[in-house]
Amino acid sequence: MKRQKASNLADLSALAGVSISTVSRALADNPLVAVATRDKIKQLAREHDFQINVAARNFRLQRTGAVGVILPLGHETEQHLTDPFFMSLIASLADALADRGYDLLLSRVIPSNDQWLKAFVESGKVDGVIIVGQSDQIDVIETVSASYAPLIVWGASIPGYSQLTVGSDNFEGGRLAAQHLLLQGRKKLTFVGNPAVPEFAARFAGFNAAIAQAGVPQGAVLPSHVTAEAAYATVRTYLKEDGAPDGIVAASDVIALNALRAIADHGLRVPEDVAVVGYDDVFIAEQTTPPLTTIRQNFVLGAQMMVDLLFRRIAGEEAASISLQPTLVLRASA
Amino acid sequence: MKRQKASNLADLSALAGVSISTVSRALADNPLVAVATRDKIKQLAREHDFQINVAARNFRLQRTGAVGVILPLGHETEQHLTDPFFMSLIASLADALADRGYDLLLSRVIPSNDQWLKAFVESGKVDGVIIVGQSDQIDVIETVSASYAPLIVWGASIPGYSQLTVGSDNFEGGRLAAQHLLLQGRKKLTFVGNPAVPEFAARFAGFNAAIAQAGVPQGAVLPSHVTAEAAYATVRTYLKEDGAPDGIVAASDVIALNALRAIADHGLRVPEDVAVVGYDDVFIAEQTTPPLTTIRQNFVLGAQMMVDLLFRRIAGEEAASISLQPTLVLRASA
DNA sequence: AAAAGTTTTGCAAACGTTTGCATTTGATAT
DNA sequence: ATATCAAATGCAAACGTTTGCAAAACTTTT
Repeated sequence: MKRQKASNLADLSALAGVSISTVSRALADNPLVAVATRDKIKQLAREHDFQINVAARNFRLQRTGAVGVILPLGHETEQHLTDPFFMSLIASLADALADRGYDLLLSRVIPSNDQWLKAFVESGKVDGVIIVGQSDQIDVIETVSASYAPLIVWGASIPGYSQLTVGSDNFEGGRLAAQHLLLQGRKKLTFVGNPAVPEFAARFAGFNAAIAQAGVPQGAVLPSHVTAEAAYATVRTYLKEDGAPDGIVAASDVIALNALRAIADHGLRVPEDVAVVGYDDVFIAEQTTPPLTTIRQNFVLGAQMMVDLLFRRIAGEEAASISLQPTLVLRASA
Repeated sequence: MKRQKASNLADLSALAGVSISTVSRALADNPLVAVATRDKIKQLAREHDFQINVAARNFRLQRTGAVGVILPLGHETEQHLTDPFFMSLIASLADALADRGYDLLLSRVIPSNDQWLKAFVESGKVDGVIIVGQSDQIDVIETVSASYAPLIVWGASIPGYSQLTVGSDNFEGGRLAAQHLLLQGRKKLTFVGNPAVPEFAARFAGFNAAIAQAGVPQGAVLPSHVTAEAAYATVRTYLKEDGAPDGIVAASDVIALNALRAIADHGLRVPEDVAVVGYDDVFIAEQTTPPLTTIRQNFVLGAQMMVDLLFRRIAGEEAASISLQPTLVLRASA
């Protein structure tokens, strides 16, 4: 009876015999209310297990307490979802946001027109937006970001665009991968991945730069789609028709995984005949046969950086894009 | 000038020369307002690209427009996040919720005390909760679900518990996997997976049932942890010390993947020497070497069922737990 | 004992909607 | 012209908070 639940400040104020304002201030530990009163009210709140109405509070404060995380699925409708890298990034984002008392509002978008982002931003559902992967929506993002500050993008920082990005240095990553193979004396390299995707384009550029510097013949490119089946088939056909290279740089671990399988099915050995370097270092990379040498992206750090930047923007401060250094993880495949 | 943004109903009502109520009703297509007025207001809203304040609306309607999706990380702090199965389930949930105009609020919880779910539910941030995987929190969930209807759990329906669950029939899945191996004439089977996890316990039970029915010697169990490294090491040691079985049923594809690697490193062939059946049919299952024969869980359907059930509960209707039939997907590993 | 100052509390407005009810407007019947 | 009825619109309250400002309750100083 005495312990029935208090569901709002009014209930609690009646119980305590004080005004609603006092209760509100007491719970916020406002020194304006006497310590004795404060303690009494807090005690009462505990006894009647009072939980403040977050929606009402956020409404009054004109904020939402949530950050939208959007996965635009432009190029590859299927890819992003299942890619462990994105999952890990999202998990880390959830943690980083939770640390600041914010919630993560997950939204998948299959862009049908160029209004989707504008509509989302203006709906007032979130205090800020994090976009994971530019996909083919870089111009839409650019337009909105011109007038909406709290918007951070995971992806490539592209000259001429002012959107605030966090991403690993894809050029450097591609360079590292190719360099590693070249230092082993490999001479005929192939890049597998679709350069229409901005991130992949930069990786391919780095790959080319390393080759140019080493003075070996120019590398080939297999513009494979990201989906599993496509990558396998592309590599398989390539090996059959064009002969095997002695080194492959894959634009992602998922592609690399399929390259491994295609090479094995073609009757060649990894790394003896063909060395393979992946990209991302997703959790399955160390569980492939053989375990994958790959370029690691630090998603925990990346997520923290994005959230940092976002809150700086929400606070109205300036902030600049961040590029993280990728590292080479040595395993058995190269 | 004429095109400046209208940010609330008041702005719009001033522009239209009508009251706020009329604007509200017009935008909701309420037949109470004259068609001409309705059209005029809607036109105006478009011109000044008006976006209704969702937070205010939800507040007034005493709802939040969001459903919380919680991943409790009890047994295996690392596992859930990166498991492609969960990712796929979450993606499907996001879609199913979006279809109903709801948002998905993602929350990872590492249970520190038994109040976490109660606090979340009472915070008023969501209209309903979907819990993905019972982990070791089944009792906490049971307690809360007794007094909070809109709560659905992905996981095992366990006798004696009344929480509303959607899950695949894990017993049947385990039985199917073992049966498949037995029908090939395999006689010495091993189950790899920790039976302390409720889902895995049911799979193990099904595994045992198939063996009992076939009348072959009882199978062994390797209570491996779900993490990749642990599974590899466990299987590797087992092969060395106890000799190889001719068939392995893994509690998940991730475990199976590592079993494949351990068997290969031990110098045996899959499926000739040891056949391996996985569980889940995550997207990498068809990309392993050899591709994995596995028990498929239909997560798209599962997600839809969960959302259906949830909204039925939100509407105050009755609903019963659902068990989905798993199917055997034949590939090369068994 | 009154004045002045300080600490503590309460009143009421505001955030942007939706909606029950009252009111106005216009049409039709007397 | 007046009464009746239907259709269209507006008024005002409510959702549960936070907070500027006014008021009340004490304390200290004169």
